Amino acid sequence: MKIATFNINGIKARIEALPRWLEAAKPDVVALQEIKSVDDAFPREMFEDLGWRVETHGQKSFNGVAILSRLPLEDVTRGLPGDDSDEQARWIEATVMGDTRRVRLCGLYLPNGNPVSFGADGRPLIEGKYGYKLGWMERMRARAAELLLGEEPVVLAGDYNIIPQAEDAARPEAWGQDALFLPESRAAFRRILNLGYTEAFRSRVSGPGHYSFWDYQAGAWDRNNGIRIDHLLLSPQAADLLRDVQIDRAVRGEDKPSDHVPVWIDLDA
DNA sequence: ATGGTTGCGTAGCAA
Repeated sequence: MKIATFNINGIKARIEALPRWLEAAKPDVVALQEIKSVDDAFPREMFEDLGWRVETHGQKSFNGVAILSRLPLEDVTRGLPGDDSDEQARWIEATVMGDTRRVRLCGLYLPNGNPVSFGADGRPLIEGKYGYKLGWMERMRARAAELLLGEEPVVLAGDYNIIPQAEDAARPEAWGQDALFLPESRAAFRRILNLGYTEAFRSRVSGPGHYSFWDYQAGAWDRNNGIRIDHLLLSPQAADLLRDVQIDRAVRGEDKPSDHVPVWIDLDA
């Protein structure tokens, strides 16, 4: 079962590039982020005609997540539990019916968290957009812990807006004050990992130079000034099934690309 | 330090 995550930065803008990648990469399931569309405006029929099951959780102009699948989906839920007042569309879950195993897939678009304000002591103030990010991550931790109780394969796939380690940025010194790399952000990410999840990419690949996002600005792609912020976290039962993990780096160099590229795993399921 | 780009939607915010 090939499962991918891909922040497409707008479904309308990626109406050619996304089907092109789907045809070339042939994933079984894809978690999409930043569809930037309400459900009714998502080109559902176009993807259904190409053989995809389509589940969206959209929002006007911003955010929005979706799951495309060749395999049957069951028990689809939308929204991250823990705050009924949260109106941002950043979380969707579905059970993917593989040939041999069922996999619970969570597609997520974790808040960016910038800009960050700092106190006189130089520490970040936990308020505003940064407070929302850390609060959202605590809610995600609670849901991730709950999912482990089922002792089944679980995959948490998406744009985490977290640079886990310095080696995950071409220029880590440029990110010291940024919500994607602040110690508090990385600690919140580690708290999820420390529940017992495995970060798929780092379980197989070590060392610097592996990125999933290059800014549109200042020639970041041409300079390979990237960061690795798109991740797949695996429950122990999913980690046991891991066959392969890859970043589809070349997609960033194609026509009208997203600023992110797909990251995928292959599970024996 | 500044400016650099793209998307959505048609101004200005988000990233």
